Amino acid sequence: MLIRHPLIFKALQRLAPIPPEQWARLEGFLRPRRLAKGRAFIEPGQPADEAAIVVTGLFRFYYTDQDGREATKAFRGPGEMLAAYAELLDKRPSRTTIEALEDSEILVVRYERVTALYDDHACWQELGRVIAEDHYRQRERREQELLLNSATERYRDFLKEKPELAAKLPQKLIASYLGITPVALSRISAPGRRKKKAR
Amino acid sequence: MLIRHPLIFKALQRLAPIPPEQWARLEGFLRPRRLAKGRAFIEPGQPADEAAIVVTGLFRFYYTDQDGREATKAFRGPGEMLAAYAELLDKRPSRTTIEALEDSEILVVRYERVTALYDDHACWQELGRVIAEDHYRQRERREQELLLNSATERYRDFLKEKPELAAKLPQKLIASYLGITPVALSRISAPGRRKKKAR
DNA sequence: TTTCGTCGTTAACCTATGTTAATCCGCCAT
DNA sequence: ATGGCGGATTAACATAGGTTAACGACGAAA
Repeated sequence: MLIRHPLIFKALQRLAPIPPEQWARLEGFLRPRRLAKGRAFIEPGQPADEAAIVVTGLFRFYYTDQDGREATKAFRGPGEMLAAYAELLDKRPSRTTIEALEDSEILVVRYERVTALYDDHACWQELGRVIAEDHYRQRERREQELLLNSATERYRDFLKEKPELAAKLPQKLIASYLGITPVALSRISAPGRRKKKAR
Repeated sequence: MLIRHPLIFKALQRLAPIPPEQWARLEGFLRPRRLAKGRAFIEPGQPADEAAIVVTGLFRFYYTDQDGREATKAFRGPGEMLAAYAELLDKRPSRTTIEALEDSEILVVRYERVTALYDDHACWQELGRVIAEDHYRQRERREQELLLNSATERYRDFLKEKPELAAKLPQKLIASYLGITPVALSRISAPGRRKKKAR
């Protein structure tokens, strides 16, 4: 049994036990793709029919509303999954942009290939379930942060939980992730001299 | 094959095809419970080891932070599921309160009963996956609302999407769901002479 | 009935964050 | 180097929403 992508195999293996012969089936569907910095894996309007695993690189997920305002949903790196997930499940066009922040390598699979596996072996149902549960936890956590914490608290938590990301991302992207403007983030993070508005 | 809860069976059936003989196994685990208005299905600190389906009634899910502030996560009614979902998955104590807003009837199952079914028949894996995906969609949608929309817009959307709920819930609970104070909601909703329009 | 508590509204004031704009700085391409 | 550009900072001002408090409407308990 040749396993061409042992790191990916191990990453999924931690989520659900995939028998090697089943893994071979998925692996046969994976297609490598390179995305230069600035290019998108998917953009609004495009059919959300692919998913991918990051091998190297870094990606940003974001919504854009009708007024052109952006809100960053997540950052994802090696071993993590790329997909406009809700739209993929709903078989609708993407409303999300997934953009490479660095030159990146990913392994792409058509989602229908994955759903086809569901009927073949329960391990795929399980993997699908665990992935969905994992996505759920991330969203719930973030919802709680947004509902209960101030921007200052959210920034502090971000620094604590993703120090590597915080170090290499430009402030404007961090601000977008926190749901505030770069100006507001600068007030929070900069050594800025708080002063009274004398009047 | 006796199906004691045809409505519940149908509700789940829409999510994933459960063979009747499999359904009988889950049904054997369901225990009816009544909760008077004001009582909680689960509260912070309690082990999150049960899930339930609402037969009649209405429930509110909310977080409470260390400062005692509440944030309402969701409302759920007949045919919908009750569980401190993330904590259930993580086998951790609840951080969520699920409170009956009316006298309610539910069918309770220990979560370990459900996970035990996962190994018996792939339909349960599928049901688990579809439920997780469903929960995911709800959270993602809400995250997007919170990141991109003002309180006024969120209120307008809530009225449009859940008019029945909006009609019977006290304003303070709607405010908590929107992530604002009752005072702020009153400014938005009251006949008070505000001539602002949503963005 | 009276009393009490909760809820919704309104007002006054406060604070966090948005908006716009100016400045500065580092970097890249000519 | 020179010029230009985008990102970060800072300032000045605008606005949404929070906080506190007063008040009236209502319903439950006495």
